[in-house]
Amino acid sequence: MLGVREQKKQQTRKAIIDAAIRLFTEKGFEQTSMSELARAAGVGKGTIYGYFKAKEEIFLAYCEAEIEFAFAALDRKLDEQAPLVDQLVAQTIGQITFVTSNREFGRIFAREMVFPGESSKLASRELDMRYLSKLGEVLGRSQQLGELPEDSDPLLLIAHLHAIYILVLSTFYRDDLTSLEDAEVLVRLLVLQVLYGPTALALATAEERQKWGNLKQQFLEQRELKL
Amino acid sequence: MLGVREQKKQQTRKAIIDAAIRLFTEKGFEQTSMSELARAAGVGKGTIYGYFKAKEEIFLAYCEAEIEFAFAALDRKLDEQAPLVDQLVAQTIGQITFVTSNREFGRIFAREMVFPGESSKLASRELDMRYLSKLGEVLGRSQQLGELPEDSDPLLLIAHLHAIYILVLSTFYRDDLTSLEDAEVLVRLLVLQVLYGPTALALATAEERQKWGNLKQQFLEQRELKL
DNA sequence: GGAGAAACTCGACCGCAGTCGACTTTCTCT
DNA sequence: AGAGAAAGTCGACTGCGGTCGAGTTTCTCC
Repeated sequence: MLGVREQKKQQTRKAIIDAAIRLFTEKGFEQTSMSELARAAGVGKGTIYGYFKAKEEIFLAYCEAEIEFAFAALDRKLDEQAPLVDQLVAQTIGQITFVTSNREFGRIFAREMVFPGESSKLASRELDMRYLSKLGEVLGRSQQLGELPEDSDPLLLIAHLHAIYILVLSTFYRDDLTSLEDAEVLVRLLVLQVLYGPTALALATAEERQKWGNLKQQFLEQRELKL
Repeated sequence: MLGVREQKKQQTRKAIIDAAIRLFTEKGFEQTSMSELARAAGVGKGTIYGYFKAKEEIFLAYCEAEIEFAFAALDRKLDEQAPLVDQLVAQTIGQITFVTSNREFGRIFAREMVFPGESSKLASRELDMRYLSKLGEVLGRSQQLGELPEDSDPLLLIAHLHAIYILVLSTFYRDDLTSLEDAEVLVRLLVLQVLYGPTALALATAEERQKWGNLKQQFLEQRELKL
């Protein structure tokens, strides 16, 4: 049986998160002040800091709910019978779609997840466990089906995939990529190479190679760069 | 001949950056307030915002000087005769060394470069041009020497390398990696795979594979994860 | 039951980044 | 040269995230 104290604490915590979900969704993260949040949650401003170390930490708690939902939706769409590459691309693009669906949220989220501050380190680690284990599952299934080379290292593979995910996310915030369609082409080519080696470009369709050619040119022109 | 106006502007700009270099180096970024900076530069606080959109932008200007220096030092150390993999690893690790040499600076820098805000987008693009063209050079030389497969795409390769760089940087800020030595092992394995396919692990030394095994175990234990 | 300790709550308060409009300097054009 | 426009300067001011210590509630133990 929970004491009065513990009960109230959970209640308060929930009130804060609920208020955060409402306000962040309504007005955005930056536009919601801690005083407002406190008022909406029916507590004093200082109280919030007994539950969260910083505003960013509330944001990550807020994200947990959203991510739970998004991942569940993604799971439903993911076809376990599809070729490995397709599954990995779908998962990656799905996440990118979700994260970038709100530009401001996505940037804060990405920053906290990829380069967390001392205060959000733990929360960020918790959050990406879900992601890691998801990739692990997909790869595990695939390994059993013999789709993966025997001698490849699953964790290194996950590292590559994670690296690709972060990179493509970054290209969005740097305006190097602007459409999800373009992102998918890039992700697919990179994943293909990671799975099957640098010559795996040949496995891509002509259309994909064509699109990549355009992307490439656009990128180089924008930077007045040559290779 | 420059007018009085333009002359003063450049003077003021220099004064601000000089003050920033001094103060940021002395006391750190967060610990330096804009008022202090203004006082040190001998201008009003508002004036600074006529030259820089935000504090972060001053930071990136500050970084430009530091990076110039660091890259030059790296260039001198880089052995153009060494095998491609070694050069790429050296370049990547060199950058990581530099960026993480001050934890706080590195985090802010990484955040602004990888997921720039609207105000620092341009500055960040400018900064990584140097990096991109550096990689381009190394790859170009190597391609001429025939070290690279004919049919691989240089820009895709750069994307992979950049992805690896960001990933490993991220692992530092997430406490998954703590020493540069570990980082080097990870970078080397990932680069090997990117250049020569997933089976390229065989090209690593026994010692490297051993170290990777330890890293792997440590990582999985920390997260109570299995693959 | 009650007293003292421990945990929790609160909003006034702090220093901050960034804004604004009154003021000064420089440019431009006759 | 000088007047009016344009550009640049300034620090008081705003609202922010986060702290703090006084006050309140809950727990603990006799």
